[in-house]
Amino acid sequence: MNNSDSIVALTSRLLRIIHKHSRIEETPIRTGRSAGLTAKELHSLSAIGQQEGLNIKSIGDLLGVSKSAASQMVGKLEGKGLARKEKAPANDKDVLTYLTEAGWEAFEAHREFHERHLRALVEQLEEFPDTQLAVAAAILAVVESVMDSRIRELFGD
Amino acid sequence: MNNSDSIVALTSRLLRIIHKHSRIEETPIRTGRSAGLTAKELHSLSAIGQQEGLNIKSIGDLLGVSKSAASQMVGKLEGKGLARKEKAPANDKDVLTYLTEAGWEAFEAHREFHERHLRALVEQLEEFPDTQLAVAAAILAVVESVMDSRIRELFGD
DNA sequence: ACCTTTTTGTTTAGCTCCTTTACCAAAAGC
DNA sequence: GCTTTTGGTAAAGGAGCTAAACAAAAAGGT
Repeated sequence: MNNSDSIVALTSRLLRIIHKHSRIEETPIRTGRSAGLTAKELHSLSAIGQQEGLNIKSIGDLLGVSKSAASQMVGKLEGKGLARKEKAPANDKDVLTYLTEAGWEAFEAHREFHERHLRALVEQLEEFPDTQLAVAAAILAVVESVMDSRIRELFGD
Repeated sequence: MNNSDSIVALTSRLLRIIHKHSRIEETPIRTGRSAGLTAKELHSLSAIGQQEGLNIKSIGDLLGVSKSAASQMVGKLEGKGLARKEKAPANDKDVLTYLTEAGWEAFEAHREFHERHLRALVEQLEEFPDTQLAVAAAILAVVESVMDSRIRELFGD
């Protein structure tokens, strides 16, 4: 009569996936032989590497933290020899962020870690026919839209 | 020829959902008129409420933190009048944790917040036929299994 | 029964990451 | 030209965690 069992199965599965992802992502044993980087450091490093030449403020926006937090974080990465700050050529105010050689090494190691993880997943997903994958994506799109409205509700419109 | 587009759509959708969930979950404006509780406090409170009478160590295990952190957290909740500690009747060592009346109020408010969130989602999902929901759940099951093996890889076997 | 080891809880010190506040300098807007 | 906005930094402090040190109770071996 109803599909509530399927819905419960789906949502609880999704919740477990979310929690397990946090657990994987937050584990400090992190990637790469290059150094003992915390998850946050690595995350910041990725933000810098993904789009070099952003100023401190933009890095903060990208990471969802204050400009102060971004400044501290970039300073820390600079202290570890992984990032580099440079005055913007166009003006005397902005400070642009880049990765050093060592920074790129860590970036690559991290990217590969994720890539490897993703590849295992992709291999499994290839077993499913395209139509089924599309259905799943459509359903997840609905999930995302519900979350979007919740976020809008929480952080002003 | 290949379904790699569908796979990319699916995985990136999933990643966005995970990140948005974190954002919702971690926002400190949290639920209930009862008090200004942080996400961690609420999370700990839920752990106590979900299975009253656990000792400090078990609460820590449930939350994935050290017994020290659990002790501090329960102490904090006790200080706010939300939790209560009691010596175990069976021995003189364990300290069992319970919620107070105020604690239950906060617990309920939080549960309702989640419930409301979930209800909005369920309403949307009811539009899909059962078979499609089952397909999505099966695909997510694969995702979870890949994560499980990653977790096993990270934290001993 | 006695001694050792394990288990449980607390406290303390210190770490990471964050925010808020204050402040300075550069840029942008009238 | 003066005011406001924007970008960066620094200081102070809070939340939450861990590790280490400690004490007391329980469990175990002999």
